[in-house]
Amino acid sequence: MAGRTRNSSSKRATLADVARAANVSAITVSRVLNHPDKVSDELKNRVQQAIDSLGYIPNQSASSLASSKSGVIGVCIPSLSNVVFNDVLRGIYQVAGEGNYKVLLVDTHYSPLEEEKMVRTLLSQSPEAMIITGGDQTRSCERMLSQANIPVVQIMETLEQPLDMNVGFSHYQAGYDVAVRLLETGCHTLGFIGARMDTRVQQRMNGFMAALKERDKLDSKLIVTTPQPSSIALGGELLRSVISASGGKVDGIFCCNDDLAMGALFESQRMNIQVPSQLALCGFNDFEASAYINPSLTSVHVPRFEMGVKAAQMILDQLQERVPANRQVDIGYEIVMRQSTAVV
Amino acid sequence: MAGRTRNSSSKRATLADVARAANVSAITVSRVLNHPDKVSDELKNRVQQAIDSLGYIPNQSASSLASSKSGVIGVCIPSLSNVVFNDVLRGIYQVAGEGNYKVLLVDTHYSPLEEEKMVRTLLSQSPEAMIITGGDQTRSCERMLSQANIPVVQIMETLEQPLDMNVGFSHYQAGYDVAVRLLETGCHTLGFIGARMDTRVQQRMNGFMAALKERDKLDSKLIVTTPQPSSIALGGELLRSVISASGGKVDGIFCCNDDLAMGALFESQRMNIQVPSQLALCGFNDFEASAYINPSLTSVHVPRFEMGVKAAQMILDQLQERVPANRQVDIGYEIVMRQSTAVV
DNA sequence: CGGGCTTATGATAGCGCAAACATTTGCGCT
DNA sequence: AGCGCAAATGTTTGCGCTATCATAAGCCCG
Repeated sequence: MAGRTRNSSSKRATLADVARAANVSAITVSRVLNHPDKVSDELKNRVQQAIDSLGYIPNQSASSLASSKSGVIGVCIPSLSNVVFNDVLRGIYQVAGEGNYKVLLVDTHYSPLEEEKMVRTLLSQSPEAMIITGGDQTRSCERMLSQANIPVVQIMETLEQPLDMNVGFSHYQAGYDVAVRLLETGCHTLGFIGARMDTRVQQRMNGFMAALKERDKLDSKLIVTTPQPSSIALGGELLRSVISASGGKVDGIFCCNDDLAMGALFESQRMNIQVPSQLALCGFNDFEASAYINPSLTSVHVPRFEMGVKAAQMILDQLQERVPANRQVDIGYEIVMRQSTAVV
Repeated sequence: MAGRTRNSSSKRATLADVARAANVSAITVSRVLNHPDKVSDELKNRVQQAIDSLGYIPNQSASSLASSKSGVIGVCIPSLSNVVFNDVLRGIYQVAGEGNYKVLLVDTHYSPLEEEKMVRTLLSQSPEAMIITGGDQTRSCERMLSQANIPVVQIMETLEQPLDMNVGFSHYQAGYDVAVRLLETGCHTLGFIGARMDTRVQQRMNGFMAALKERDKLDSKLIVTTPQPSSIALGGELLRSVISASGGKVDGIFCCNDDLAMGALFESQRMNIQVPSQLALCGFNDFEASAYINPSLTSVHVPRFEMGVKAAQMILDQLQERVPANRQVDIGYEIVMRQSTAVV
């Protein structure tokens, strides 16, 4: 292969080659592959033998062009490094695979402009459906998507006005609920640390702040954010910021995700701050490790895998003309109270 | 879109539509898109306007068919859930994106048979190159790959006989080195816990065992493995197995990855076993958390992102006829000694 | 000032496949 | 026997694009 001069003489076999070898017409070979029930067993065997002996592999480009069916589902996620999307992807891949769809995955790096570019790239592959993250598309991106005239599912958050279909949950409400729960456990001075600050993190923060404000407990000095990407290391840094901003008075922190929360937890240990007696910590996303570290981490559990599955299922339903029951699904979340927050 | 009856009247604009609107020939539009330097500025503008106003998006299937260039790189990884591949993928996506290649990603679930199926699927998309994990392909998969006559890079491990190109490192040697280092820190009774037991984990185990055997320190009762997928929870379970198999005598454990190692560490804490004074722990892969947990986790650091970058670069070199310097690259690894093992 | 350039544009053909329609075959039934 | 129909197979055409070759227009130079 590549290293040697490539063997360009023996080209890839085509339908016609197979047809010739099996002494049938090309369309019969096509039928053996795509509608095997419409071909007699005898021909099916002959054709299959020819396929095997020639090592024939269909040319999907030609097939797509002729049938206008690409078998591709385009997926846009904002980050390949964010583990959160792994589970969602697994769900999507599982259902897509079962339905014989391929997944074309792109990474938008949390940028609507890059997303627009990527959507254009995806659309040029004539996907039969698209899954995109969130509702923060550019105008021109929205236009492309609607002109494409294919099912589109926006995932990760519930949207007021979805482009088409939608699976997610309310990050605002989740943030709100976390504030309430932390107050219930006896916290008086609550802070928030957030990184990246994409729209969903902002909504969690907004919900959290709203709950505090309603109760006259909001001190915006204790809301510390940075556009940097999340990391455990950053969690430690932000913890220090909040503590110093509060003059050491903060006794509960909502971390916008479990990475930050773990970083904050580890840093607390180094600073000899007792969790939860001196400081309560709550994360978001509920990674596996959160349940096992000591103290275990209170977090907001989100059914990510199920979200991916659901999104893909809605698409398959749509593509197979089974109209899905719902065009918008709230997949929910659950605050899992663990040792990093006090028992009520 | 999907929900309403789809607007099938206004079909997607084609090259010909754009050509008509701009009053030029189709091929000129094609040139504006693919060889803009061969078109005068005036026509370029006219065509670009037509493209914009029609919202034209090229049909990649037609383009692939006509030019036999798909712009696709196929990538096979064994698991979407294993975080290890995230970093590799990031590297691949970064370089592929810069070279204007799309990535078609499939998950083989650690099964050579499924891999064969997936490779067939990928090849039907006429990828211009492939990146696959490891060297454990079926015969027929190897045949397909070599007939495809495209650059292929096998990643994650160094291979004796790569199909084409190869980027990785020796898992055997890494396992061997871990054993040596653990012995150097004063361990006497070493165990191994492993999950999934794919070929690379096996090689790490084999290297580890070989080093022990050479020194007459191998007790195979202390080698505990399971085909189940890795998890933190499983790490705890396997730790208990090794401890009981050793009658409590084991004083150092090599965990096949950091998930298991963390599980073992957390479980040790619960069992009131002091790490590292009573039990040394070493993981593999060096996740971010490993450096931050208390005690921090000794692990084997692998440049995964760089591996992905390198693999993609070798492919681009190949595709652009720049012959790459090396057809096989050992990307190396580094044992990072932390608090979960004793200081020498 | 005309032969031989390069540069800009166009006409034609065909990539490999499947949709649509056409043909053939076989069979049941009257 | 012959009609009607379904099942099995074939022929033709075109999907949207680019490679290839053809043409037209400018331009250099002796």
